[in-house]
Amino acid sequence: MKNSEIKKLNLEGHKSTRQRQLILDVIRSKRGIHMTAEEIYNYVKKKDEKIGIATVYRNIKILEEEGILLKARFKEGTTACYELCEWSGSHTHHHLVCLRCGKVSDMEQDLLGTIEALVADTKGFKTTDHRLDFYGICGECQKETEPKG
Amino acid sequence: MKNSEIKKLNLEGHKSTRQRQLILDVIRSKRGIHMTAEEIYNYVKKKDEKIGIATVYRNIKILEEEGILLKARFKEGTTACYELCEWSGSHTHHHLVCLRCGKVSDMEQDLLGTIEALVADTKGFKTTDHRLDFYGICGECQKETEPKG
DNA sequence: TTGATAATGATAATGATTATCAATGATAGC
DNA sequence: GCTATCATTGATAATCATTATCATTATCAA
Repeated sequence: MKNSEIKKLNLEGHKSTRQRQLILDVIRSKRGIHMTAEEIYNYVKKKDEKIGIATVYRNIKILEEEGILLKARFKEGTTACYELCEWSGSHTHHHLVCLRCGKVSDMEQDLLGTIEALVADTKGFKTTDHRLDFYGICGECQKETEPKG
Repeated sequence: MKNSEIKKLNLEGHKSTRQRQLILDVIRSKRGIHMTAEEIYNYVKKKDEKIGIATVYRNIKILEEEGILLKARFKEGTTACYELCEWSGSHTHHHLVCLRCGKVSDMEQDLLGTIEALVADTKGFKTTDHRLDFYGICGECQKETEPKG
């Protein structure tokens, strides 16, 4: 991670504002953690009491469009989560959603190459993108032998 | 399909109402088609001008809980879609979402057995459920050589 | 420094879904 | 068949995450 290189925000066609920088700082400092817009808002607020939630939403959207943030919604009816897009350029990674503790981790590899070929063969469907989430119990939670204390 | 058997709605702990029956009739008559709550509402309205959309939402929820309907949302920011759950008991089928015509078809087989094993091995994550959607161009749309007319 | 214009913060609007509540309908027991 | 009970309905208000609006402020190239 060339820290000097990513330290400064410089998006094509977007001005560099204090608020935008703060939002990106929070997201970077929470590497590997999936946050809702409101959670990001609360973290940023610690650095800038005056920031508005609309600004957070606006910047999240821009960062998403720029491929810096990845959006995901893990359960129906819940709020969208965001994470730093570590594998920039490739959207092909998967989520492991723990149903006990709620933690969401990532499976970096793309596992669907052969399956997409099968879909093409049997259905004539030409896949250009996909979404794959796994729901289950994460390693940590499995260690707790008593499911509910 | 034992039509006589499924013709009559008889849900455990739920009364059989005209509205509920009409909603289920619509869903059954649109086998293989994914509909939003509002689309279902509009179809049912043709048979019962007085029905309210809240009734549709309420019954969709019940049918979903009973495993008769399957809910899916295919793109961020879009409305939830419902389909008749043909493979009752097994939630393990996948969606093929055409990015050109918007049609959503199903891939009946569960393709993830070995992948889940890999997830368990590399991440120690015990999968109990999953969700897999493919986005791309369906067979019909591929036949149209000119992408945009 | 200045002018053009993008970004901000406050807040209203949106839109899908849920909750509320009085009126109605279904059904078991008589 | 009648009635009492209680789920269901329809109308509509409420909710809640997200967007749009708009006057004000900040950024940045010239």
